Amino acid sequence: MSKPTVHDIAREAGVSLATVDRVLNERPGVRDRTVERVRDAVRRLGYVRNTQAANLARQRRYAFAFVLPEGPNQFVETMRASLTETLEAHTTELLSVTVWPVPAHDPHAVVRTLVRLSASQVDGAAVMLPETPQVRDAIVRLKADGMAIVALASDLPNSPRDHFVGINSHSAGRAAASLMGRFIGARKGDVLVVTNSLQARDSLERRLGFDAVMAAEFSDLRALPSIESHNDPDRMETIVRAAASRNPSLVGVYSMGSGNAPLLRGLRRSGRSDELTVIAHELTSVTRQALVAREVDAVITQNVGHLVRSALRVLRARVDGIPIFEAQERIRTDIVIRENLP
Amino acid sequence: MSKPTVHDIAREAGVSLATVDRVLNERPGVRDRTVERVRDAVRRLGYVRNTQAANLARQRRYAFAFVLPEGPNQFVETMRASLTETLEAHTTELLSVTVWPVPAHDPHAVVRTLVRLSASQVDGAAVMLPETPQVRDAIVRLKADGMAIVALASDLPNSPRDHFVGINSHSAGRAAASLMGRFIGARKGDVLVVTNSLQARDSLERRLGFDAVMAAEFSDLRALPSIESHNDPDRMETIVRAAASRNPSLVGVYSMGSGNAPLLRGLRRSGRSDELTVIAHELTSVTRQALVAREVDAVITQNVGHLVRSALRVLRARVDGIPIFEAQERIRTDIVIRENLP
DNA sequence: CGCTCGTTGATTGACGTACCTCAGAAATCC
DNA sequence: GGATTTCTGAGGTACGTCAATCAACGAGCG
Repeated sequence: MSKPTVHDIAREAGVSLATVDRVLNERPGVRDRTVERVRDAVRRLGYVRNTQAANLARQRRYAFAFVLPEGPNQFVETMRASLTETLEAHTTELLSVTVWPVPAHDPHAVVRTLVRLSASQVDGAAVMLPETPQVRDAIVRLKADGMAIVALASDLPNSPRDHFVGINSHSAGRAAASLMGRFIGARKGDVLVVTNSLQARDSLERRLGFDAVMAAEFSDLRALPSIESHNDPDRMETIVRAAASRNPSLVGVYSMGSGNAPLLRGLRRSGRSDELTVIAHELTSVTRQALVAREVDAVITQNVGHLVRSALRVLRARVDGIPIFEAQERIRTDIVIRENLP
Repeated sequence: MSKPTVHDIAREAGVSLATVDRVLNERPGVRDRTVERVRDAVRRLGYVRNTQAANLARQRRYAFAFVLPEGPNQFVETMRASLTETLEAHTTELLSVTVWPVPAHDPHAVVRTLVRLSASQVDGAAVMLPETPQVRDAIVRLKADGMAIVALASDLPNSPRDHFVGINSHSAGRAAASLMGRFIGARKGDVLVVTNSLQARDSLERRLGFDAVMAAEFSDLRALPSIESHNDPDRMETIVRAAASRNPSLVGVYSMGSGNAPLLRGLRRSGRSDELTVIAHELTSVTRQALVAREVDAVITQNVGHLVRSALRVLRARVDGIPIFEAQERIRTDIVIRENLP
């Protein structure tokens, strides 16, 4: 009734423990025929390696790196906090994580960091970076070194990452559009769309999803061309304030990226905050307060704790060479309004 | 730099391994003063027991029971499926779970099941039941037997359960009301509120949350008195159809419980499906299809996979006597619309 | 004094796996 | 056929913990 062990495999295959061990751990020195015999026995008995015992025996410690954009960014801050909290709660699991801040907008600095990373003794990394050709090449090298790589929050679809942990930006944009349209209701008017930069692939994809739904379902609304603040808070505030003041037919604001604090300041200063439907991304202390204060109507987000835990689980699974449980690692696109604030 | 082990504790406390073991596992035969010495050493070194090694040594297998309402119920079906899937993915963890279906509406049958449960060799149970005095007493007995108990989806606030795994019904109701009000927009009218039974505490709490927000924020809408179908599909269909046909000022329908399939049939037959804003609870195959078909505008739900995994984690933590990681076990109130369907 | 009891130490054998060594068998080459 | 290489087996140690046994010590008791 109990689970088969390596001993059972050895007996079933008619070989010794040492041979079973060599086959299971893909060590050399076993004839092909014998390898097959052992593999057969494994299949017949339905043997699954006891990862706990294996890790105990091999004294495995997982060393992971989180490569995150540096600089003031509410979302990244939230993620760092969540990471710290998660690690504190799981001190028992032999897991050491270092955070590597990088100036994400500087491709050379990013690559330098990734090169340092490959030199360090790290088993895997979760990276949150825009995908440039340089980054892609660096990831290729890291993978070649045998490192496990997951893309965090922002995908690297053309790099050989093992997994993407995050939500689909396109459907996030669609959800934002749907709520925007429904919240605005029967009124006609313009919707201001703001972001830091359309270079970021997630902003771009959100915009595409947003436009698709707006065009298909809310023909009374006109989504204005994206305005980019280029990570400049003052610029963000000014742009938003001016747009809100000058355009009387403005009925909604869609904030696709970070910089929600200056955006909200701009809206407040314009004096039109109350009459506008505002939808933003990522639940941070800023957007949370704005929801409570009714300055933001809905936030499209992903649970940061889930993101961090999922990244860690996936990295561990890769290192252990075991499959991941898809259903658990699928990150949902969360809609947060005042009433379901976690 | 590596983690301290029992050996380190023994050395630090100046006692033998055997004594450390006795203290850690709270076995008798150690003087209070010595116990303190060992505890001190544990604190000083920051020792945490290696659960993996412990489980390996003690050959612990977790036997858990899920007590779920029997009978056709989309939500319970979804949960069973998710449970099966989770167990298959985690065959490696020595975990055996049995499902105990009960006729939830029959207090005596429920108690009989719980009594059988206490006789069986089960370490813990996740129960999804309405809280009656009999259930409360049965839970008291199970706890007294040393069983770990979590309330699943529907809380048992007056029973000594170890934990509640699920969302806050009150805020779920609030979220439903907020979306209802905003989706309906400027129009005035009535909102039909339907459930199986207001006896179920979650339906009741949802209603309270719903009414609170409706009254405070959407004074143009009138939430009608709850209509109960008492688990009768035909009744549900008839009620809804009649209400939709006869009340021309109806603008929305709020479904607080299960029975969404007959509800939707009733709406379809009334011919007014398109013009009504419909909000329901729990994402199942029925509500999912209805979202896609635009028959339902939003679903307030909890991720069933998360529910199941959380219940299992909490039960395991209770049995192991280790604290749970609150942040991970907090179940979010999910808002699902067509665009963010998982 | 001998006895029991409470407390502690010392030691051992699991649990399931990894990893190492050494010896010997089998296959391959010349 | 012998030498060499390639496989394979047997066995041990370790990982950190649990659980059990046996021995030993001292205090307290009658």
